[in-house]
Amino acid sequence: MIDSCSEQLRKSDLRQTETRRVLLELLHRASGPIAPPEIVTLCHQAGRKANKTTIYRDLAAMERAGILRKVIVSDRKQYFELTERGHHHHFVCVECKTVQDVAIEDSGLLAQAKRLSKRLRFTLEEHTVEFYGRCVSCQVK
Amino acid sequence: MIDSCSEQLRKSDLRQTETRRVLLELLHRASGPIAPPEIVTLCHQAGRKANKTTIYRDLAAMERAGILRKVIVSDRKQYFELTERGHHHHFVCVECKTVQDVAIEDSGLLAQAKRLSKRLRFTLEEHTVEFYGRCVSCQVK
DNA sequence: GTATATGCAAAGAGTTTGCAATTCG
DNA sequence: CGAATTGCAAACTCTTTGCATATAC
Repeated sequence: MIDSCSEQLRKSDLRQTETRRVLLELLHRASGPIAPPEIVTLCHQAGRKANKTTIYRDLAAMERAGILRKVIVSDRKQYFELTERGHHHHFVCVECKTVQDVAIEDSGLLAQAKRLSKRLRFTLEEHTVEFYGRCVSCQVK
Repeated sequence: MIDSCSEQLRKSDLRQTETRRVLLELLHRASGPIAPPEIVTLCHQAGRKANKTTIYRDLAAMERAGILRKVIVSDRKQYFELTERGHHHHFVCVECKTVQDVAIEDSGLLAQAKRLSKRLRFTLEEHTVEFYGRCVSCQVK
C-alpha cells in the first residue's frame, strides 16, 4: 500500500512528502470519494497537521499526475478518489452526504448516450450515474 | 405561460411578485436547469433588477412549494428547473458548463438500483444520470 | 544548491442570515 | 392593517492566490 504510494509519486515526478503519503493512504482506505474539507480533517486525525492550502494543492497536483480523479458528485462539492479504481457509480446519502462506490452494468445506457451525442452534436467524454437515498445510520433517526 | 405562472404561485400561497414572474418565465424558456448566478444575470437582463438575496429566497420558496426542483448537477453548483418537466437526464458541457435536458430509457438502470439498495440497505429516493462532453459551440475553439 | 513544496494571510466565489423598510392581499 | 417580501450589509463556507520560508532530491 505504502509502497504503491511512493511508486505512484515517483513515477509522476512528485516529491515524496509525508502529507501526500497520508492523503493517499486515507483515500485507499475510503469506500467512496471524499470531499476536501473531510480530507483535511482525516489528514489531521491521522497525525499530519498540514495546512488546508497544502492539501488542496497536493490533491490538485496528484490529480494532474493522474493519481487521483476529481469526481464531481452532486451537492456542490468536489470529491476525490483514486484513479486506479476503475469506472463505477455512486450512492449518495442525502442526509450525511457520504458517497459510496457501487458497480452497475451500464452498457445499455452508453449505447443510448452515443446516439444522443450524435443527435445533439455533443462530444461524449464521460458519464455519471448517482443514486440518492438514506444510508443505514441515517435511517435510524 | 404567464397564466400558468400566476396560477402556480396562487396555489402555493406565494404572493405574486414581479421577480417571481420573471424567474418563472426565464425558467420556462430554458432548455435545461440554470444556476443562481446566471439566473440573477438573466433576471436583470429581463429588466428586473432584483437583489440576489431576493432571488435566492424566491428560488428557495418556489422549491419548497414544489414549483421548482433543485437539480444538483455536478461541478459544485446548484441548478434550478421547473418541476413540471418530468424525470429526465442531463448533458453537461465541460467547457461552458451549460446543461441540456435529455431523455433516456432507464428502466434497466432502475431495476439494478433497486437490487443495490436492498443489498446496501440504502433507501432509494432518486437517481441522476449525467453525460459530459463538449457542446457544438465549444467544439469550434 | 535549486526547484518544489509549504504555511499564512488575504482574496474570491457562491450562498445564507439579521434586521429594518416596503409591499401584497 | 398584518403578514410576506425585499434590500443591504455582513457573515460563512469552500477554494484559490501571493509571497516569503522551508524542504526534498
